[in-house]
Parts: sequence; C-alpha cells; structure tokens
Amino acid sequence: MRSSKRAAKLAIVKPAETGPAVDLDDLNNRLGYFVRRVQVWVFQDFIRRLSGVDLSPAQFSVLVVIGANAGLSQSALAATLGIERARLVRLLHGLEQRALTQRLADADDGRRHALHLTRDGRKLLARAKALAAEHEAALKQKLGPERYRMMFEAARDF
Amino acid sequence: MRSSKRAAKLAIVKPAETGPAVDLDDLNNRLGYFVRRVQVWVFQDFIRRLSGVDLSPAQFSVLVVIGANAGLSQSALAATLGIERARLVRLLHGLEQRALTQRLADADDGRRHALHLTRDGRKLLARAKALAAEHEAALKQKLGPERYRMMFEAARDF
DNA sequence: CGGATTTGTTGTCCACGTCAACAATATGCC
DNA sequence: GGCATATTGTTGACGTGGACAACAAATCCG
Repeated sequence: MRSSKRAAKLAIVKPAETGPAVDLDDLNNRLGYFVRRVQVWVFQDFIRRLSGVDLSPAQFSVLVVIGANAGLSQSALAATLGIERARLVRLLHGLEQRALTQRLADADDGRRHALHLTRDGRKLLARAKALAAEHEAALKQKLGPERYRMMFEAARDF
Repeated sequence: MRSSKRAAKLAIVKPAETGPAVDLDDLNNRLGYFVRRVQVWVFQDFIRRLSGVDLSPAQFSVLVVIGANAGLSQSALAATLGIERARLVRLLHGLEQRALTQRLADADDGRRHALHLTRDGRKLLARAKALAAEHEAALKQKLGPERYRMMFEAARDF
C-alpha cells in the first residue's frame, strides 16, 4: 500500500483543493447571493488598497461626497449614502479627530452642521481617489471588461 | 398663502423629498458603491419576506446547500459559502436548536460531521424557497427585466 | 405662544467578520 | 509502530456596522 508512494504524489498532489463541486441548488437562482459575493470581494480589495490612507469604504464615501458638496448637512449626507444619522455621527467623529473634516455652524439653520473638508482632508482625499481608481481597475480585470461594463450599466443609479 | 392649500396639495404634495440632488462625484465611477446599494436592498427585502420563517440570508444559504448536499462537512460548507468555520459553527448551533439540522458522525472521518436536514428542516426549507422566489421576483421588478438579466449574467459564477 | 418636526447625538443591542488557541482525529514519513 | 504535521470542529475575544430608542436644541407651523 505504501510502495507506490512517490508515483501517487506525482499523480495528484493538490488537483484543485476546492472540493468536488458542491451543489448550490436554489442559490444559483438568487441574484443577491452573487451580488453579495462581488460585494465581499470589492470591500476586501478596497480596504487592502486604501490601507495606506487608512480609509474604509464608508469613510471614503463620506469624504468624497463632502468634498463635492461642501456645506451640506449630516442628515442630507446620511440620506445620500443610505446610512443612519447615528452611524454618520460616529464616522464624522473619527474623521474629525484625524483633522480631515470639520463641522461648521450653518448660517441659516441653527440645528444643522455645515460639513467641510480641511486642507489635510482634501489632500488625503486626492490620494485616496487615486487608490480607489486602482481598485476599480482591479475590479474590472477581475470581472473582465464585458462583464464589468454590463454590471455597471445594470447597477448604475440604483 | 394658505388660501390655495388644496390646489397646492394636488400640485406636488411631496415632489421627491430626496433633496436637491447631491453630487456623488467619484462614487459615480465606483461599481462597488452601486453593488453595495443593491446588496443592501436585497438583504432588507429578503429578511422582510422571510420573517415568517425567521431565516436570515446566511441561515437560508446554509439550509439550501445542506439540503442539496446531504452529509457534507462543515469545512466544505463554510468554504462553499465563503464564511469562516467559526461563524458556521454558531449558525449551525442556532439551526440545530430549532431542530432544523443535525450533525451526524461521519463514517470515514472521525473529525468530520455529516450535515443533514431534519424533517422539520426540509419542510421549513420548502416554505423558505417559495418566499425566496417571491423576493427574487420583487428584485426583478425593482431592477426591471433587462437590468435584472444583465446583472445576473454579469455576476453569475463570481 | 405652543405643539409638532427636524437635526445631531448618545446608548444599547445584535449580527457578522477575524483571529488565536485548543482537543480530537487523521495523515504522512521514517 | 511511532511521531511530527495537518485537518476539523469548537470556543473565546475583539472590532465593526446596522437598527432602534431616547433626548436636547432648534425650527416650523397653525
């Protein structure tokens, strides 16, 4: 039984190691299942590529929208990004501690905070955008150009 | 100003209430941003529609794969779904407490557990699959048939 | 003016990903 | 056979993020 050991080793070693193809059954008909898998890959790649600027996807999106809409309120920003106001408060707290954003008093409405980027915030955002573009290129390569284009067209403006 | 109240109501009521169009800037070029939005909608709708059977997307996927691959191991299941073994242990704990799944001894390997659905598990899974199909139809309507088809084709087998 | 609403905030709870450690079992090699 | 190594399932701990409730300050509106 042990005699042909070396030959056996040459034969298979580790053929695929991904198992003998498990049946996904109904999951094959669930778009959300595959969307989630894409989303997981996207987040992992994004976080890895932006580790240099230490920004999560959520933090990046906050900086981008503030950068393009200086002075907007937290409620408007939260609604835009589809996150809870309570969640945004904590995100801004972290960004403000790093001196990337600031909350100024709104002239028209005493309840509102007018959100702005600091000089450091703008500089970091520029670097982050470049890294995000690299991530986007990686995603395009991962999906293939045709699939990438299709998916973008289908998901845009959702 | 209040005199033509009724007419005004007919006019706009709540035009959009989504604000004056905030600029997403770079996010418009991030496929991951839109994928995440789709994913959030999917999970919310899925959870709501399956609240009757009290199954999360993760629990549903576990039941589906066990149902189609009776006897597989926890490691194989975790690898298939792309979740941690540690996480799967807790998921199975909850499902087993509800008598939906069971871990039997694997004849070939004393370390492995052979996963199976119980009779209750099969019955609940059948109901869950029907609800999941309704969710899928809702998603198709939300996206529109063409976009749905495109997205499915692009995301499949990821 | 006074009730209702909006805005930002805090606290709490729970689901989930991640990682380290561990015991039991199996495998590979001498 | 015996021993190092790997796999499998499990537990504990930590951090993140979403969901809710409650609240004070400010605003709006009749």
